[in-house]
Amino acid sequence: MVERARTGPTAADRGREVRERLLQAAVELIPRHGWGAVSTRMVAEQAGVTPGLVHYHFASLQALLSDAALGTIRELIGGIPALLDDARSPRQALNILFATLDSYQGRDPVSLLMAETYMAATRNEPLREALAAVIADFRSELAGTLERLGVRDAAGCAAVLSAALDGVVLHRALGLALPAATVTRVLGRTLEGDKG
Amino acid sequence: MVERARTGPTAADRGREVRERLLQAAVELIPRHGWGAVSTRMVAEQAGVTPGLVHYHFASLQALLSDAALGTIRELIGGIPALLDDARSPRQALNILFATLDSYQGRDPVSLLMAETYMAATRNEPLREALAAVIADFRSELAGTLERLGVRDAAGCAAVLSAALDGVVLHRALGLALPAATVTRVLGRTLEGDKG
DNA sequence: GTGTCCGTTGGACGGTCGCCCAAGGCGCTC
DNA sequence: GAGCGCCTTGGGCGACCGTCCAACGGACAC
Repeated sequence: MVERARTGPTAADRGREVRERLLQAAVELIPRHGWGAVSTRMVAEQAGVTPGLVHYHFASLQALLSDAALGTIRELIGGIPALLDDARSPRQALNILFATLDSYQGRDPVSLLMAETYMAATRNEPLREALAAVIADFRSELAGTLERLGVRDAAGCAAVLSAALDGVVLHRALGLALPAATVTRVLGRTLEGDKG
Repeated sequence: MVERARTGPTAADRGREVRERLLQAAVELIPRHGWGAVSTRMVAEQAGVTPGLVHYHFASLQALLSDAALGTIRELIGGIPALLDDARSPRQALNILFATLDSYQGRDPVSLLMAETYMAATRNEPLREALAAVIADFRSELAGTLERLGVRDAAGCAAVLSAALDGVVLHRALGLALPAATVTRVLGRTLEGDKG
C-alpha cells in the first residue's frame, strides 16, 4: 500500500482518465461542429490521445457521443429542481427557472449540445429513450414544485413550461431577441389563479 | 413559337426541372439522415440524376441544402398568418395556431427539417440570417393579429408564443406527450386580460 | 525470470466524401 | 453544314471516414 502511493496512478487509473478526457472532448466538439460532423480522429486529437483509443474505450463513435452528451445533460438538468426548493410562490419559481436559463443564451456550448442531442435522438432510438427519461424526470420534478406552490393544473403547466424553455433557447440560438423579462412576464400568466 | 410547342421542353426547361428535383430530394433527405449526413451522391440518387449535376446547378452542397430548406420553411410559415385572419378572439387565434401545429407531431419530415435547419444555422451565418428573417416576419405578423384582437403586450406574447411553438415540436420529437388541448389551455392564459 | 493483464500505439482496410473537369449530346441560329 | 450555348455524363482527385488489429509497454503475480 505504501509502495502503491509511491508508484503513482495505475494503468487502470490512467485508462479511466483517458476515458474522461474523451468524453470531455466530445462535449466540446459536438456544439462546435455538429453531432454528425464529429469524427473519431477529431475527438482523439482534442483529447490529446491516439485515434485507436476511441474504440478501445467505447464500442463505437456513436456510443462515445451519446455517453458524453447524456452525462452532461443529466448533470445540468438534474441540478435545477434543487434550486426550486427555495421558491415560495409560482412567480418566484418561474424567476428562478429563467434566471438559470439566462446562462444559456442559445449560442453557448451547453445550449447547442442540448439541441444537437435532441436532433441526434430522433435518429438513434437508445439515445432517444435515455434523453426522454431525463426530460420526463425534470417534468415531474417541476410538476411537484408547482403543485406544492398551489398551482392548478401543475402537470400541464410543467409540460408546457419545459417545452417553452427549450423553445426559448432555440430561438435565442437564432439571434432573435427574447429577454428573460419578457418570457417571465408572459409565461407568468400561465401560473395565475394559484390557490396559495 | 408554334414550332416551340411541338418540340417540347428546351434544355433550359429540363435544367430547371432537374434543379427542382434536387431541391425536393434535399428536403426529403435532410429530415431522414440529418443535415450533416446528406451527401452529394445521396441527393443525386434521390433526385434520379448524376452526382456531377449537383455542382452544376448549385455552388456547393451547403448551398443546395440551404436553398432547399429555406424554400420549404418560407412556404410553410408564410401561409400561417393568413389563417389567423378569421380569428375573432385571442383564444380562437391560439386554437388556429396549434391546430395547424397538430399536423406536425415532431417526428414528421417537416418538423425535423425545421429543427435541422435551426441547428445548421448556428454554424452557417448566411443561413442563420435568412432563417432569422423568416421567423422575425412571422413574429411581427402574429403580433399584428394579437394587437388587432386587443391583446395587451402583443409583441411580447408573439415572441414567447412563437418560441413555445418550436419548443412543443421539439419535445414531441422526443416522444413526450404534449396534446394540443394542454398547450392551448396553458398558453391561453398568456393572452388573458385582453381589452376586447 | 516468466506469464498475464490492461492500456496503448500506429498503421492498415475498404469505403465515402466534396468537388472538379474533359468530353459529349442536343437544339438553336446562322 | 458549322458554330454556339446549355445541360449532362462519368470518372478522377486527394482527403477523410469508422473500424479493426498485430505488436508493444509496463506493472503485477507467481
